[in-house]
Amino acid sequence: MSQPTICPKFEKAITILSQRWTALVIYQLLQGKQRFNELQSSIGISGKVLSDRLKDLEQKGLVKRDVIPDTPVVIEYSLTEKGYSMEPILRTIEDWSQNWVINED
Amino acid sequence: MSQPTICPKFEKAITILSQRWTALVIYQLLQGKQRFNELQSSIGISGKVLSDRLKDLEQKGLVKRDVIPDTPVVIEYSLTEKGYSMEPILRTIEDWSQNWVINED
DNA sequence: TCTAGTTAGTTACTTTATGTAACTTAGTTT
DNA sequence: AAACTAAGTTACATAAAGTAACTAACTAGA
Repeated sequence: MSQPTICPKFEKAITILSQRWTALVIYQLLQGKQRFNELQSSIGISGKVLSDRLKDLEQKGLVKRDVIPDTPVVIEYSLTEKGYSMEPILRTIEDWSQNWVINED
Repeated sequence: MSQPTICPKFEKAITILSQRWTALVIYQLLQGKQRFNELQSSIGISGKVLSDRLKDLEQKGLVKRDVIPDTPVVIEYSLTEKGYSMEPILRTIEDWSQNWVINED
């Protein structure tokens, strides 16, 4: 007696998005390439978790890590095409938040 | 030197959605009202966490809990208007997953 | 040159969140 | 009475996040 199980592709998408910080990292990168410390301070995430997330997103093909051989070396993170393809999701969340989230500061 | 901080309403929306299981619970309830055990078995979540999530979503005004005084009592969970207002988000994720998630079973 | 500062992380340790499985309460079927 | 179902709860184990200090390689300042 199993209910029609949820689509595995959908579940996978949800798994990505419901990992803490992931959506915010992608959202920040929609603004363009950024460096580790920029992400860290704009999102307010610890170095450890940011490092984990970036590795994870890179491995999933959503984020690209570029080493720019300046001196000193600069490391830039940016979205891949797949990463950018999530923009509509983030925009829909943005819209929803404007209409339904109450400010309570 | 703080980057233009992320909109608090958006962050709040992300906080809701990036809590593990929350999006799946809402997604299931888009199909209509359901009982505790139905949700549990269709989502594959433990009773403890489902119970936590439902309380949380109720408190946030996304889910409604109705006690139907049959004998024995039946408890039905359903989305509020605010809950249903998240449908576009879930549909956008659904679309994305169909186009970008690879099946690897 | 010695000191302090920056970038991009990593490590060790603590706290919080989730998972597992057994238990409960009330009513129900056999 | 014995076993079952619904809707949870409890206690305990494991995993994920947070915190803060540390590192390596370079740089700017006194």
